[in-house]
Amino acid sequence: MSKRSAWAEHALRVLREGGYRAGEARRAVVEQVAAQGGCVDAERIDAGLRKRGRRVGTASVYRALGLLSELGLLRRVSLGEGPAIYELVGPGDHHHHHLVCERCGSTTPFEDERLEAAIARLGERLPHSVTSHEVTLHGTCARCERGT
Amino acid sequence: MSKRSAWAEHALRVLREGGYRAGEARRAVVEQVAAQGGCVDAERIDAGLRKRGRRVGTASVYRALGLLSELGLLRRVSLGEGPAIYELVGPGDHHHHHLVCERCGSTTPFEDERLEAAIARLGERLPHSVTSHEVTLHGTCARCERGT
DNA sequence: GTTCCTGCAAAGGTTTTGCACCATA
DNA sequence: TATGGTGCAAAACCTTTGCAGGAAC
Repeated sequence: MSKRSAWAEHALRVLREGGYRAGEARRAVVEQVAAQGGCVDAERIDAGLRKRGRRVGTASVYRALGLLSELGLLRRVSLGEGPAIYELVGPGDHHHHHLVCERCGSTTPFEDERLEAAIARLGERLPHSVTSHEVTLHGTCARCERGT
Repeated sequence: MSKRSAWAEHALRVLREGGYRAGEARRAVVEQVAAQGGCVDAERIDAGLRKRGRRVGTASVYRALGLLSELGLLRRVSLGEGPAIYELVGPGDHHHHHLVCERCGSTTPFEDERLEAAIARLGERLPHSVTSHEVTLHGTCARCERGT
């Protein structure tokens, strides 16, 4: 079973266990999100569904993404301006952050122990209670760096 | 001279040196941004100007903030959803990041050497060329933690 | 059969743009 | 006076909401 369809099954299970029905639109969005993988946004999901001939109302796409996010199946990431971007969260996924390519807009996940350690220590020293953090690196991705 | 009016003078100087005119609206926005300090957004600037009786078109506020940002006098920060937020950048300001309080929405700047070192090392190891980074900590600020 | 989900259309908030007029340098 | 700034209104963009009808359990 691919990692992506595994996410879809996981998501549908969590929905069912949460007492949510798997209606036409919701199911279609889950499958499309799984098919696209990585970082998705409402417009791309909508377009992807239309390309496949599945007519789903735009509002339903937003509602589904919002619900999946509430249930922890997606995580909203702040990578800059523009539409809201969500990332798939699977059962065994690692904590990580993102590199954003300024040229092509692609996002690449990475993880770094030293970075996490620095943030953890920092959190202890601050007068705030820190519950989560987000790190975004901006630059040029390897692919854009090579080609034009 | 206060730090804030120093920023306003600095900004007006950079504008002049860049060949930009100091029209009514532009000057008013610079002064209002300086008066509010910290993190500002278009709507607050607009409201602040209206409260002072300075009638400035909304479009001019957006245009001024955009220009100040281009000139490096403001920095756009990604602290979540909602309107675009800009932070004043003065001539002697240190590189720093932000804590965002989930309860009151306030933002607190902080700097940490170890964090910067970890990011610098990380950047060298990655196949990307990293030109900038952003770290946001989410939690509850000291003030909200104490009171209700 | 009841409840929830869905699609449509309308409205919401934020930001940009076109254009005629006016102020700055 | 030439250039660029400004305000207004309209549009663009992303997202949410109200509501009537239909599907899931």
